[in-house]
Amino acid sequence: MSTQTVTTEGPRSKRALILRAAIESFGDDGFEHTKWASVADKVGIGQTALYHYFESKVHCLLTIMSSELERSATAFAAAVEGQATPTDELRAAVKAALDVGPREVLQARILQSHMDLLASPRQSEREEAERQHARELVRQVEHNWLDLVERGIASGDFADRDAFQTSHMMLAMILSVWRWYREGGALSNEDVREFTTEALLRLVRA
Amino acid sequence: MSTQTVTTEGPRSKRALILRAAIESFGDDGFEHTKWASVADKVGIGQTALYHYFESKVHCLLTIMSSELERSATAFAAAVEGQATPTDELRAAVKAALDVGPREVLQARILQSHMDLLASPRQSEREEAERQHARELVRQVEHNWLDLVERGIASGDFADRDAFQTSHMMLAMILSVWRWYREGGALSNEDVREFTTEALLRLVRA
DNA sequence: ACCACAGCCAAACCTGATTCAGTTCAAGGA
DNA sequence: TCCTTGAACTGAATCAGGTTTGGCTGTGGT
Repeated sequence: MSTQTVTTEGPRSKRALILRAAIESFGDDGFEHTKWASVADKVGIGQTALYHYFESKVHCLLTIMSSELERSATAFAAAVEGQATPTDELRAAVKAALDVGPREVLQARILQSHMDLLASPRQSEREEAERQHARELVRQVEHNWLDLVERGIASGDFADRDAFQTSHMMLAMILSVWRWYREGGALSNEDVREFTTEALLRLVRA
Repeated sequence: MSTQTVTTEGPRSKRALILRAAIESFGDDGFEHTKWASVADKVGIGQTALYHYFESKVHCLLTIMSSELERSATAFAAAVEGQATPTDELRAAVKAALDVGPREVLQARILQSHMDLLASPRQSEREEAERQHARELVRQVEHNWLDLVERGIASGDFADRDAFQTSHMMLAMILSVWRWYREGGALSNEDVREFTTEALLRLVRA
């Protein structure tokens, strides 16, 4: 789709380690609150070594956001694939969106918290490229849901209401989970998925 | 409730002007992206004069967030007051939440984008106080909606489902509007309110 | 007439991200 | 083996912005 960094990582590359550490730090302590240098410490390299892999702290953040968006876009496609009805597609899509491991939860939170970063252009080349990429993926994800809603309306499974607002609202309902959900809390992931699915169906059902 | 700054503004105070300018800048360009000094410029004072009114840039942000939360909490209370049924209360509450001017829209966006700031403690005295205040108000708002849902369930107007998840979801649905809504766009504020109200009712109705 | 204090400023300061000017090391020829 | 190349890395500056300091000014209250 887009000419993305397919820079086949060298064997000694710490890029993945850095991303992992950054996700933990950004997710647990917040992006602005975590010192870029502390990420370096966590990985066991000097602060400036980070710049070998990422152009800046923000560039790293954008990379994390893109990666999460990518995951969520492809997971949607895979889940929906081959479902019989829009209702089944919806069930599958919700499962795909919410049935994720702890690292993805962090990534989802990071993504949500910094969505506004995608709004304004970046100075630097690579950052701007990554931003554009992320924006494209956002559009992709929104489009996925919009499409699903429209399919549902067309088939008569869903009530005929404004698809744009509906899809945005569905996305918000799903993502809102990460605001309060905590692993090992009163509600299991399973519980939440169940509740969310039913809520969404109540929203769209004809 | 809390011993808040009731520091009866002096007549020459530029506090309100600063807040207004900050809301515009933070809202349009984003908090991290706007230079604190540029807010001073906008108001027509030197950068350090800002510190006469706010302890820090973050303190100003927290103040804006608190103010928005305060508005939203009291608006809810006022709207719900004297409604006959939970359904009517819900209608009134949605109207109160969404029928706001452009400045409040900006504030709402600012609030949402920096909710995570409320999670971790602040170093400085006044910032921490303001943070606590904001947290209290968040609890207040969440409680308002939770209560409404529980009243609705008790009266039989709303279906008997998990009130916690329901109320959080409702809040998310309402606040999600600010992500895409733009004054003068295809959909009027009226349209959006109508759609949102119906969506919420579909969600909770017995 | 005087004082206290809100309101303001220029210059110094500090923190944390970023750049500079290299050094190390492993792999692939010659 | 020796040499070259480029990925991986580093300590020491640099830079940008927010914050602190110390002091000046003008106004309202007594």
